[in-house]
Amino acid sequence: MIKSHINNLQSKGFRITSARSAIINLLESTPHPITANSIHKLLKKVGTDVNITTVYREIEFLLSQKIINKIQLFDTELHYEMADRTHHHHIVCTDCKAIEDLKIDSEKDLLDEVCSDTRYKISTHSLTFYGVCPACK
Amino acid sequence: MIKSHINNLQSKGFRITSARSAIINLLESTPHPITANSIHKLLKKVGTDVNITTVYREIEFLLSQKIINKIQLFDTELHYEMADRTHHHHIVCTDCKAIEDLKIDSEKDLLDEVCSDTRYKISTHSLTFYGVCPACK
DNA sequence: GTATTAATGCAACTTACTTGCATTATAATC
DNA sequence: GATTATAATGCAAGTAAGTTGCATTAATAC
Ligand SMILES: [Mn+2]
Ligand SMILES: [Mn+2]
Ligand SMILES: [Zn+2]
Ligand SMILES: [Zn+2]
Repeated sequence: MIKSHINNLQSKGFRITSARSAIINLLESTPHPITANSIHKLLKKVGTDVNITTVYREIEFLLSQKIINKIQLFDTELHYEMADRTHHHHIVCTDCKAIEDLKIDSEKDLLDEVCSDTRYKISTHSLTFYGVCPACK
Repeated sequence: MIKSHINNLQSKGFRITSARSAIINLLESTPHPITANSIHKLLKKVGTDVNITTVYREIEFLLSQKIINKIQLFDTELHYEMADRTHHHHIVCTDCKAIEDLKIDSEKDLLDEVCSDTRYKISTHSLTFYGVCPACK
């Protein structure tokens, strides 16, 4: 039996507030990265009307616990998604701004090439595609 | 004989100001993307003490003329580099913040895969590696 | 040299996010 | 269930990067 994030946090001694569980639930049920502002608005819709500062602070906390990942797109706002999903990247519609997950098979070759070509100790990478989605074409 | 950016802009009827030519010269001689703030400081050092607003406006102009590219790294500030360099990506040292160009041969396979896997009309992509550079290891 | 208007400087504004501090609420202990 | 310690919260103020309005300056055409 796998432990939920909430149970995990609780057993680590962190308090389970309504904001905390609502944000985790929201991100778990959202299949694409979302911004602090969207989190704030969506929480309000669900009846968890928490201050935007609390949203930012909770994001900081969930990042520190490695429960979520920060995603920098070609946008003014940062996006966040659950960290326990399998490694993937994103494709963004420049028209309707939709963000979709993207699994890339040939990625390994790329990483191998960069690792052998540079003298860097590579820790992460970011790969995002931009274009027009089927609906907007 | 190939026309310089300055000559090109002049023949298109744009004025050649000291800020304009200094920024083009600076970006041409900088082998990595730099921020508006760095441009501002470096211009001052060279004796072209222009207002930061002018730097931002000149960046807008050079972007609109497709003379420079905007680069979004995992950072609070945007970076810019000359657009006439051959297609490449970047590797960033998470320690000393150095940014280096990165040419990737296996990139074509990646693009082909994404093009055939998605129904998107892809226009651009962004690919950046993060790690520790040889000097910082 | 004069005229036209692109480019500039400065101040004020905006947006995304952060910080300080007084208050509230979670959860452990009694 | 009440008491307590302190994590989490709300609100106001602050910050940093970038933008905008407007009066002034300067590049180029004539
Ligand atoms: Mn995703
Ligand atoms: Mn480059
Ligand atoms: Zn779309
Ligand atoms: Zn380094």
